[in-house]
Amino acid sequence: MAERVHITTAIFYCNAPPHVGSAYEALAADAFARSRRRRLGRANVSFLTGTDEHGDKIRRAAQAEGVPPREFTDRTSAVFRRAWDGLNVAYDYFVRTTDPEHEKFVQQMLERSHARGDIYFKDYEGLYCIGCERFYTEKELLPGGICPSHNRPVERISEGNYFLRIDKYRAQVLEHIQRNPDFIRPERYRNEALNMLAEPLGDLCISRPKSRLEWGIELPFDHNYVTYVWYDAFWAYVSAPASRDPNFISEVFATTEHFIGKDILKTHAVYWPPMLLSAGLPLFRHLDVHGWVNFGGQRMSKSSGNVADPVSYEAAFGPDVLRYFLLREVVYGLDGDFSEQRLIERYNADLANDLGNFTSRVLSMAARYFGGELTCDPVLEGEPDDAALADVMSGLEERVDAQVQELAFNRGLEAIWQALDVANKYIVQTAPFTLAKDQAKLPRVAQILANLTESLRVVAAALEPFMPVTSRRILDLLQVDETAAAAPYGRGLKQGHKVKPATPLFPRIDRKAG
RNA sequence: GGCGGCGUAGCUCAGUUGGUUAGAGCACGCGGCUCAUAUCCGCGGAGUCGUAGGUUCAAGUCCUACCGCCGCCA
Repeated sequence: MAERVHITTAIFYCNAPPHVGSAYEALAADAFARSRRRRLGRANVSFLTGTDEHGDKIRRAAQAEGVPPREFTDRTSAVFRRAWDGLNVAYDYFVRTTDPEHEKFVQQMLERSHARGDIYFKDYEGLYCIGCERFYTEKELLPGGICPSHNRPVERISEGNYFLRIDKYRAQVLEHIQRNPDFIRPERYRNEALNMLAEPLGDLCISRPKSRLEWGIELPFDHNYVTYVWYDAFWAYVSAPASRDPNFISEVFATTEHFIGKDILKTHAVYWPPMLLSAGLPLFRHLDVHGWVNFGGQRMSKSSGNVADPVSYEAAFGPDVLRYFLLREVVYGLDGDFSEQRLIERYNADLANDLGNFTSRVLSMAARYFGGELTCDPVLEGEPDDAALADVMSGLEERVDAQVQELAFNRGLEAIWQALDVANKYIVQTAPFTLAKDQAKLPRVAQILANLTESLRVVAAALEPFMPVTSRRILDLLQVDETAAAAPYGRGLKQGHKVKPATPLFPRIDRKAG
């Protein structure tokens, strides 16, 4: 059977619009998905994202605007969808937890766990934070009964609720993590997860009484309750593909790559695996945990008013620029920093000077000396300069792909830029513009330009997962279709091929950050 | 309080299992080229590798303590 992979971002809670941090996760997952599609074929990769739309916070946000929750999330979910479309996040599934097929699926999973005896009813009294939508123990609270993340008092609530047996599966999950060293990566987060699982866990409250909250999925075995939003949301990773492909759960789900932020490590490492096991599903393949994207050195937050809107950067600097910046600058797994100043520096140094200018000089010479036509095939051996160029261009995409699979997006891009460096040096070394002054040397000039054009093709192809629009633009200038774009170095462009004249891809930005 | 991470050139960071004069990019200075988006290529300066000890023939790289920043758990 063909190798398959299922890739997910977190399901975004849509009570506020996406910021650069949520965009980063979508972009990293998208680059990963695109890279996998190039290797495994489009049909063997599914990439899922979406919005989390139930729960108290959504209900309250809707109430504040005087609209029904569904109307509210119709609008806010669409904002996410448009943002991802604008950033060229090529998802296969955009799941909304209010989709009927999702709701039905969640109820099926509840039935499965219920039938297995993993769900029980218990009267419960506890300290509840509305902001967090969860109960706290005394020890977790700040003095005076203050919620540590919302900095406001919790409420004492007494009610009966349904619980899922989490601790029952703790040993099994622990063992799985120990036996699969890269199950949670990077490793630092694996260690944290092992820590969390080292001691007995409380079971997970998975219901809310309708008397308190109606905005959720009704429990199939008790009409007086809805499902707790966290339980509901996890299944968004599975519901849509499982509804459409009967073999998804048995054959595909185990290949899942979950891209998540470090803030939800605990829920994904501790609660999600028991939920799966209890419902009779296998575990996913990897939990791929990333850090924060700060803004000018500060944590992005609504209260400090420094929330960067990803779509505005797309509009201001052009397609792919935010993608390039985040994937090049942020080390996956560590916190990164976003600033317009840095963005412009990267833009000028890497995109305008290295990539854009290289494209421009190659196509200009091709047009000037040969009317845009290749008059010979590129060569792998040739002269020492040619061989050095071929050496770095051959297998470039494979080297990049290997980095992407390790989530080292920055290193993948570095590898492409190393190839660009060699290509720029090659022009200086061989000086085709000097040789062209001598009629007798035109055949050598033709050879050099064939090699350079071919190099540009390989670079454009390798760039696709990170910068799909730019990749397409370069390939259009080269008049290359998808099939030719995928060919190894030396086997793509042929004698007689014609390319278009140069057009600037990334005009320099001569201003300071505003 | 427990566990863990980080602290290397002005900035952002690489530095495998300890081993020749500690590296890259950006920024800066000088030189070269002119195909190209004042771009490209070459050269250059600068770091007591957080502090203090220790192990070793040899430590940024291992051990201990301390300082600073951060995370997770309680």
